[in-house]
Amino acid sequence: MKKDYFNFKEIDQKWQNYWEEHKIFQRNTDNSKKKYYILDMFPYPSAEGLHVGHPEGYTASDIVSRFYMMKGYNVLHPMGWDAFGLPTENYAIKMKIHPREATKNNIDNFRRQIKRFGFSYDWSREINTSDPFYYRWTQWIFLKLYRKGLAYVDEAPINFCPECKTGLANEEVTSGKCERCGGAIERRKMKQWMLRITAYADRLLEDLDMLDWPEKIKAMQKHWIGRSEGADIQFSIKNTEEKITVFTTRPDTLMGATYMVLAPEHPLLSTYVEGDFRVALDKYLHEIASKSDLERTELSKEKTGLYTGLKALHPVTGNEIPIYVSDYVLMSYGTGSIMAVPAHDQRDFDFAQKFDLPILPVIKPLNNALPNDRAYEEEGVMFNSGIFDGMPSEEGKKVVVEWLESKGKGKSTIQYRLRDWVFSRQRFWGEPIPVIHCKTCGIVPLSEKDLPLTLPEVDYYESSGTGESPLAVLKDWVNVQCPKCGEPAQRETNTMPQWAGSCWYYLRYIDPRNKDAIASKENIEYWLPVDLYIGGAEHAVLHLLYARFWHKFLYDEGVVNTPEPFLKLRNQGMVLAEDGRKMSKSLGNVINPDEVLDKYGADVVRCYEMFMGPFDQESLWSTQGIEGINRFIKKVWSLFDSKEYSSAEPNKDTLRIMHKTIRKVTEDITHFSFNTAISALMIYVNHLSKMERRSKEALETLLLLLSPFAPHVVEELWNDLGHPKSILCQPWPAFDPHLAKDDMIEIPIQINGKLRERLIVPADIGEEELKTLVLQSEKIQSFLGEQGIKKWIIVPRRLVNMVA
RNA sequence: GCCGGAGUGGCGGAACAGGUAGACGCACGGGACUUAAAAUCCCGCGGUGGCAACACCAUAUCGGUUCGAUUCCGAUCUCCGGCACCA
Repeated sequence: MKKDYFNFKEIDQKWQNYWEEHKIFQRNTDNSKKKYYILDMFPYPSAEGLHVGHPEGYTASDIVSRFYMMKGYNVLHPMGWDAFGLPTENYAIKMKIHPREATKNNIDNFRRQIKRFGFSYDWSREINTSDPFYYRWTQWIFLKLYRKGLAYVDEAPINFCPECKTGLANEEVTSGKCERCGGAIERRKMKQWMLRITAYADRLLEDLDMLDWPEKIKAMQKHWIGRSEGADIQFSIKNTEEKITVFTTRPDTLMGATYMVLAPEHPLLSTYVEGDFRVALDKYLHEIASKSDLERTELSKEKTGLYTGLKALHPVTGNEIPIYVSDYVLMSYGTGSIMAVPAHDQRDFDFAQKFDLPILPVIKPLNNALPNDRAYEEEGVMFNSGIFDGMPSEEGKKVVVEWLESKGKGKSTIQYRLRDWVFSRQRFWGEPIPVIHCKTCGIVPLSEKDLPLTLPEVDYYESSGTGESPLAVLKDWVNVQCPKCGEPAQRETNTMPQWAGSCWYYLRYIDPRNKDAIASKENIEYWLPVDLYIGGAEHAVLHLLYARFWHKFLYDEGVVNTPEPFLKLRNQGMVLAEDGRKMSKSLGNVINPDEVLDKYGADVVRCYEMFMGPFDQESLWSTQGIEGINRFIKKVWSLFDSKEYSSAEPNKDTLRIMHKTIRKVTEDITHFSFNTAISALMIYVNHLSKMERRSKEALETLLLLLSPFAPHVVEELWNDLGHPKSILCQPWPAFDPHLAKDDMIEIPIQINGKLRERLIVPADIGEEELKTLVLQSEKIQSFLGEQGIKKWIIVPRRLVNMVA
């Protein structure tokens, strides 16, 4: 057998066909085998095609999948398309085609590109979130949420992106800018579908503890949920029956409350503010409304607001304190109103200074003096606080609340930073929300048998940009009879956000063609939860939070059997361009996967993606670096070139390196250190390439270890060695610690921690023997000179250090 | 501002229950093969000094703990990511 050229195009195709024909990656529920569910975050198929960053995660998941297959697991490894979404819709409008057509083209291109890598996906389970057969179940979940009161309509100011012409969720806004297009966000008061994710805030927080996720992601979710313990305190408004409830985390500072502030949207304002105050208030509200969120953020240093003419009564002293309005108080957090304690809260301090309000300190530091140019926000001892004087502030928090509770003026509570999820989008290319609005019956949900509610047929359309959904103008579709009373009624014209379909897709993969249920009980029992989930960190508080919310809801509904969807999560780092910047069309530094595949073949690209650097860190693409991997694969190929194999056992050296490599590669795959696994394989290959006659066993072991990384070349060489069946049917090689042990080892000899000599000694040398050898060394003698040795430090097998 | 993470050769990066710093690869230099080139193979490759053996310096900076620190502790600087009036 002699092969002197390496035709990767032929080989890639040959083995991809082989795997497909033999259904190597198709899975069935098999209770006799342990399952392992490995999931990639499915891609959004954009018109640009695959990015060179996508295959990094996919290659890693593929390596782990093949590894677990060889370890004897029943591995589920599916792929599909997150196919609804704005960019495709905008692209379709531009091209004057239907988004469905654009989506289909994009998917076909993505699938073609992904398939070129030879990933071990079970393509028989492919799903597409924009397929009515799929989104029927997205709508089904929505109706369940609605029935439980977790989906509701609310009219509130929300984030609106004029560029994308739609409302957004909080999670989609970064520093006042649209997460997708980068444009400035406006606030618009709109009727919106909301999902009550806040009802799950505590569980979403607590259950993070049971997950093997990067700490960074967990921290981001914790912070996003933002649990704060504190108290609700009631202040009555003078000359009315009305009470204002405030939330505070510092009830110990209650006695320092010298005024109150209401959010501009606070409902009490329109009822009680009168006369000139009312005129000024309306003017202020108008000013705020014209400001974008971004402007409000930028101007945050300068506080604005005004006095309402109203006074509140302090719940302890009964003193009158003025009530102000300011946009530094947010209607969407807590109760939309605060007690202002300028001495102990910097924001209140800034406001008090600007409006010349009294600043009354009630907490003093233990040692230092109180600052007078800023608020003192730390703990201390209460003073100026009547009956509470002398109490440490930590204790005061409890005692003040207890006192208030006994008078019926307050109670301890918990607030979350998390807001309910703005769930409707004023766009066409999304799941229709399956409800009907009737004048007499109100909101009427569709019945389950009427699902899926499909999008209307149109050739193409223009987006109105008024903030109204494009569906609203399609009268034939919108106007229906109320299912309850039969009177004329209208369909809901908003659609669901892109996140809806991705909230539960992992669940559909396990039973994707089921017509009667979201997935069969049997399949749910066997396959859930996802054991390993791989994708980018950018979804930390978007997809990953939303999906956990839906999963917990489905758990409560008895649909799924686990409290969490994704047990283990690993994030891949971004692949940057050679110049260290993000790859982008405008910079002209994008590496096209098709081009590198044409030039090097799947195995080289796969290995290079893994070799670039640690999986979870950013890495730079290098057109020279990939050449090194190309040489490596060629070198592997040439090991099988011409030389005769020996059927004898590998020699001792080879055996030792072989077993070290088995250990290293096995450990590194487990720990996601794919770069060092490849490095270990390189060392092994370098060793083998120096030998005249190579043992067949040593070569076979190499192929087994390399197979998850470079499956096409390996299958070809494995086949050439006379094995008719795929290497995936082989067990993963076993590591023997005895064979990996060195006979002789090099030991560094130090004097006072400085390296002076290296000795090669038997690995199992005794301490006394070692000391003798060390003292015999001329170099050591010359360094020691007249000095005696005060202390020996001997770390077996590692080093000798003498303190002189 | 607050919360994370990271600073190691010309470059990507190894090594951290504290124990030979720079594995592996790229680039570069020298050599072999070749009419020549490519490919391949061999040798060298942190810095300074030295013909050399070798010595000294070196893991962002400054300190500390230790026989011994890239690894642990404290302070500082820089970069990246997240949050951003959340009461």
